[in-house]
Amino acid sequence: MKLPKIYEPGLYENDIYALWERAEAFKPSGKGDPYTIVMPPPNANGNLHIGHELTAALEDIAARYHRLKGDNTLLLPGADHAGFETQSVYEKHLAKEGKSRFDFSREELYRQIWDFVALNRDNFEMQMRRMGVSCDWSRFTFTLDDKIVKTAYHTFKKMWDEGRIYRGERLVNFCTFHGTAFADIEVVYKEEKSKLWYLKYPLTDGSGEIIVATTRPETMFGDTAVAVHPNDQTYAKYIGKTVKLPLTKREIPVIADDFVDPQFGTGAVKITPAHDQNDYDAGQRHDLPKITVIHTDGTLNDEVPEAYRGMPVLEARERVAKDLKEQGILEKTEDYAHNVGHCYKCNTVIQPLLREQWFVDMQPLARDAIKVLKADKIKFYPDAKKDQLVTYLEGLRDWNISRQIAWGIPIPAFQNVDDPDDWIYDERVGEELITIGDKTYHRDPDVFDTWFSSSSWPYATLGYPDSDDFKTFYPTGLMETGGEILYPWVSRMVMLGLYVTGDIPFKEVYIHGYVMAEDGSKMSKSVGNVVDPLPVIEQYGSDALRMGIISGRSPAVNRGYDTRKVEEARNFANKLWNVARFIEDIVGDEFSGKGSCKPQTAADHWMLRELQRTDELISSHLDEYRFSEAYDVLYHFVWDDFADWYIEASKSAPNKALLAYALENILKLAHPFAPFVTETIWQTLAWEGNSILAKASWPEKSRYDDGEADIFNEIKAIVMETRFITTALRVQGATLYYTNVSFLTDNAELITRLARLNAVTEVTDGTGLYLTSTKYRSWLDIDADTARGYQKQLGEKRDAQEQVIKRLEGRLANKSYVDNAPKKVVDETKQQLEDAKGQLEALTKEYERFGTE
RNA sequence: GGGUGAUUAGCUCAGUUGGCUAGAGCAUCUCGUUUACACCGAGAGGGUCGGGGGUUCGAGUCCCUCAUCACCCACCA
Repeated sequence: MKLPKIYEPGLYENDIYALWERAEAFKPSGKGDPYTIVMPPPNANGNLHIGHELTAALEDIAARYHRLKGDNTLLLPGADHAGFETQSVYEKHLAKEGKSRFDFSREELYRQIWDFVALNRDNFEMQMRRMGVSCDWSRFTFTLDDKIVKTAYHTFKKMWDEGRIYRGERLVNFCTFHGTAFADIEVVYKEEKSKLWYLKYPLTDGSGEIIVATTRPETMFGDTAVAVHPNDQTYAKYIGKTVKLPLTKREIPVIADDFVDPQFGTGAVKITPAHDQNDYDAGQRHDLPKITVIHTDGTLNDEVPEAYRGMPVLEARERVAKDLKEQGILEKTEDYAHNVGHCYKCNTVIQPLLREQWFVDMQPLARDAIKVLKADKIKFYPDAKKDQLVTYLEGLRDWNISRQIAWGIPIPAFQNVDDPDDWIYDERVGEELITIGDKTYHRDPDVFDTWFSSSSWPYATLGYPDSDDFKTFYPTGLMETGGEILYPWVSRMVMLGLYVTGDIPFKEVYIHGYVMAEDGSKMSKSVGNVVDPLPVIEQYGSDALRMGIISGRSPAVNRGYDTRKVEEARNFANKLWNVARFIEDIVGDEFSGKGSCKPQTAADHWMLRELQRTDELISSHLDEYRFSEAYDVLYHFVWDDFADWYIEASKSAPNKALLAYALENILKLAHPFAPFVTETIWQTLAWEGNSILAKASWPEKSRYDDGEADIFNEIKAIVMETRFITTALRVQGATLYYTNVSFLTDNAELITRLARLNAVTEVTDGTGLYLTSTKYRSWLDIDADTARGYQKQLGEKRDAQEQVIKRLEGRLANKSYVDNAPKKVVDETKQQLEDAKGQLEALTKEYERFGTE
């Protein structure tokens, strides 16, 4: 079969993927050691972006590599319902039609979002295929699938029974726009310019006043104390007294608490337990009442004087300040910049509000997780992420797992309609009311935080607890993910994995960096600098995008998307294509098999040695997830060693069987990095019949003779020096003379061709320009006048060589170096010195032959 | 305020536990249509590895310090 000159990926990729699927190439083989990657499920609500390409590429390279190595490899795909994320996307969609979530019941909204997501799922699966992901589609899991919900319920029940879960009124981060609470980690703090208001709170007994500084005057209606530092002399006399709250005349105590900073503001602070975390904590310590004054929609409620009711927070703030000023309560205002929490999705200011929510007691879970992390049970790439995770776990607070949205897994808890403290666990979440005996229970309308259910992902997808998959593939091998979900997800998978299964969920964690825009800035839809992978795949090919995106990338380091890398990779795919074209042409269609694959020439031995070296390097890099380094090794072996030297050399003495052998092994080594083009080529190999590269096995060890391989390095040196000289002097068609070197006799034709010479001829005594890069005696027959033009280069080379010798001699003269450095290093230095001296001698002799300037 | 990472060629970045004359791709310059490939081949130029100090026989690599940048965590009213 004759291949076209240029590899056009678009002509083959879809057929190749279909071929793999038909052959069930991505199903675990059932043989070998298990190697599992449960893919982090992308959100099912939109298009995949270039970041998904990176993550898919890394996971797929690891999976294909392990599959070829003979491991029982499972790459398990999935999609995430992404609770709040998806609902807010859908709400934007509704807004375009002039609707909002309030137009529908929760059940109706859930159904609509389900359909909306279903539409996108086909799209998403198509994109994964275009990226060449070798996942087992038959095991595809959606985060709302039964087995995931069941596992979430199982976990919730277990925690419930063991008292790891409690329902409590706590301050939660509440978005008044979205109407839901968030975890701490979902709140984004931004610096905002504001004011500090100084308010006079008069003592009830008329003995004076205390001035408090606040950024939120509107919350004063919820104040239940004024706090000062216990050692602050200014206020010592007021502690235990009460002040009268302006506007409402409510009396509140003056308390002492050492969380107050005497240096800040006036050293006195108003305490609003229902609307500030620090105040809440202080309130707990002093047993203060908690008065909520802000409604979940962000307006003031009926706890405040009538004039302010229904007013949005910001408006109320201005109004309160104005009224206080008029009444002479406002001492002064100062400009002030501070950090304010915002909704990460809509940027609304987060209100700390008191809500009844389900909380998970994190202390014991975190403690167990820290234990396994510190014992290095899970290997992290890069390693530093492990310590960061430990630090995070050490400061972990209890986890609010309730969300007030429709799109999610309903919490299987019901409340006795007659007894608010009577909660029961029940999975009949399809019903709003259930009766048990003579009691009626009302379903908790909330759903789980997405991370609660997705933290069971590694074992829930495998069918915990009884399935064969779970028994075979758990704990999984690699968890490959981005740094942004190290805390919310990776940490929780470790904790819940340990808690539920008693074992770690994965043995290795690889954290990738982000793909930034080409200018290094963050990609974002609103800026419009997001790179869509599909057009890139259309233009350059899936392999090119894959290799281009992993090339030069280190774990956990953000780097810009670089078209040049993709072009480079496209060219590399084309190089592979043309290597195959050449070899298939030489080998011919009638070639029947590897047959007697014996190295004949020095080049053959050398190539096999490089191939073997490449195999070992790629393996050791990929074993440690150094994707970029592995790709780099492959690239340079194929291009520099194999194509530029071996193929060129083989034109003098083609070894058909060996060329076929080399091509086959190159395709195997390259397959994880360029699955499409390598499989496309494989399918054209007449001698391979109907086999499939994706199901093949990693190369066997190559055998070669070191001495023969060394000879080819000698040939290379002679060729390179000859090229350098003839280019510098612009001479063509020179002859290489040599005396009594058998390998030059054997390879005369080869050297003639590679170095563009007229001939390589044995003589008894040479004339012309003596070659200095080899210890074998050889000359280029360049006439003395022309050769003189080379004197300058010779001089430079001589000077450089003298420097090298000086440095090496200095090193060896240093007694502590010889004594302390490893013997291997010292021996190397000695050998280098010897070589350098030999070269210097030749250079000097040659240089002086031209006389002094 | 605390933490992490980065700073290496014109650009984007490698450089695995300290050990050859610090590398790659792209860009630049000079040649070249040699029947696998111009998405090509041959050759060349280009870096005192952010500044300073230290440890060591030896530092791009380890330590201290300064500078600049990025990100993460906490959030004092």
